[in-house]
Formats: sequence, C-alpha cells, structure tokens
Amino acid sequence: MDRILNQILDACGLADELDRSLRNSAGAADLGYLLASCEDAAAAFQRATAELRDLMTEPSAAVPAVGELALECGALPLRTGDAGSSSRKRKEGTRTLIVPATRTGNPDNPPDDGYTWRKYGQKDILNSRFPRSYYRCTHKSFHGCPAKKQVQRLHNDPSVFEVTYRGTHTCQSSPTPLLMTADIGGDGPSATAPLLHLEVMQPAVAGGQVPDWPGRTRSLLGDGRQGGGRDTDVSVAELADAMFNSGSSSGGMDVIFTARLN
DNA sequence: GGCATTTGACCTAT
DNA sequence: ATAGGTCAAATGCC
Repeated sequence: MDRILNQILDACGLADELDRSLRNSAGAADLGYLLASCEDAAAAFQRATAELRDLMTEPSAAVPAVGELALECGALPLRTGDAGSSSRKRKEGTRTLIVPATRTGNPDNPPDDGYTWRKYGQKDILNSRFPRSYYRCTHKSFHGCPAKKQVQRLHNDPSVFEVTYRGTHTCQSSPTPLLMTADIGGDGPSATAPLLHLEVMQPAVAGGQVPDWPGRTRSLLGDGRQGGGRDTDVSVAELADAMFNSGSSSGGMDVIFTARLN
C-alpha cells in the first residue's frame, strides 16, 4: 500500500509541476511540453490505478470507506483516512476538497463555493494550529436544506483550506447555471478554483445511493461568479474518466481527477 | 429589527 | 475520558 501511495504522490507531483509551469507560462505554454507533461502525469496515475486495482482484487484488500481517502495534490503530503490526527472515522457521505485560499479579497475567508452558508460553530482541533469552522446552508430553516460544510486550514499550509461537505442541497440555490456558463476568455482565473482535486470513493453503499453532489462538478470551475480562466473542465474530466474509469473499475472505486488550466 | 457571527456549554461517538 | 459536532444566548453589523 505504501508503494501505491508513493506512486500516487509521484503522480500528484507531476501534476503539480505541470500546474506551476502553466501558471508561469501565462498561457503561452509549449504544446509539445504540455503533451509530454500530461502524458507523464497520466502514465503515473495509470500505474497507480493498475496497482490499486490489483490490490483490490485481493480478497484481503482493505478498501477505504466513502470519504475516507483524501488525497492532497498541490498541497502534499498525502493524508489518508482521518482528519488531522483524529482517530475518528469520517461519516459516510462526506466529501473533502483541498482548496487554496482566495487570492483576491481576504485570504482568511473560506473559499466561496457558490452556496450561501451560515456559520454555526467553530472548534479548536487537536494537533492543528487552526480552528475548524462549521457551516450549514442558509436555507436550512426555509427549505430544510441539510447541507453542511466544515472548513479548516491545513496545519502545514495555511494558504490551503480543507473543505468537507456533508449532505446535499435541497434548496433552490443550485450552482448548476454557473456550471453551464463556463467563462471562456475572461479576465483571469477564478480565485477559488481547486488547483487539483481528487476524490476517491466507493460506489453507492447498499440501501443508499451516494447522492449526486453539485460541488463535485462545481469544483471544476471554482467560483463561477468571478469568471475568467480558460477552464478545460470537459476535456480534462473526460481525460480523467478515460484514465480512471475506463472499463470495469474492478471493485467499483471511482476516482475523479480534475485539473485547471489558467 | 433582522440576520450573521462568536463563543461557551452541552451532547455524542469512540 | 476525550475530542468532535451542535446548540443557543450574546453580540455586532447593516
């Protein structure tokens, strides 16, 4: 398992390197270099995927539960299974994003994900320099929307937030329209788009589908209201699909890999 | 006045 | 017993 995690880390490193070079190139990246970098990263992820599949075909293989494997790319190192040093397992149906702090406005503010949230608590977390903030959907009282999220700065990288979503929005403030209006040729990248987003999850558990989650796809675009950036959501998502979900996933674990090109 | 945030207390899972 | 999660009163802002 350690070897596989190292492979994933290596792949994340390649993706991170690509991300940095894209930002430095200010849109004038060499196509050949881009192709080579994408291929390298894809190959690295494919190797890790193959190893994971092999591992999962073993009867004794331990498969992480929903939301229990969170990979940080662009904010290494990788962390699995728990939040910080907590021994408590995460509840099922949670999803965690690693999101950079806003580059515009107050960097202390949590990233805007398009929904309106009301803070209902804050808690100091063991072995973490920063408290964890608890939010629920503003429309909870109106629509009974059960969506919640937790926001916490990473202990080793204060410029990055770990955002954990719970529940799904039943209110009307769906971000879907924003998703449908990807801004091509805007005035700059979104300030809150995840640099890199990996989700690893099990398929629907018996007796309950893992609910569709707007934030999953929304994270591809970041905060659409701020516009801008040459998002390559569809193509990259398709690439990720080809990389990870081609054919049987032998065990049903889905991996969603997204990236941004600014 | 209405709404959001803060914060200490309380509840619950491990 | 301890830490994470939630509640609710107090407070602040518009």
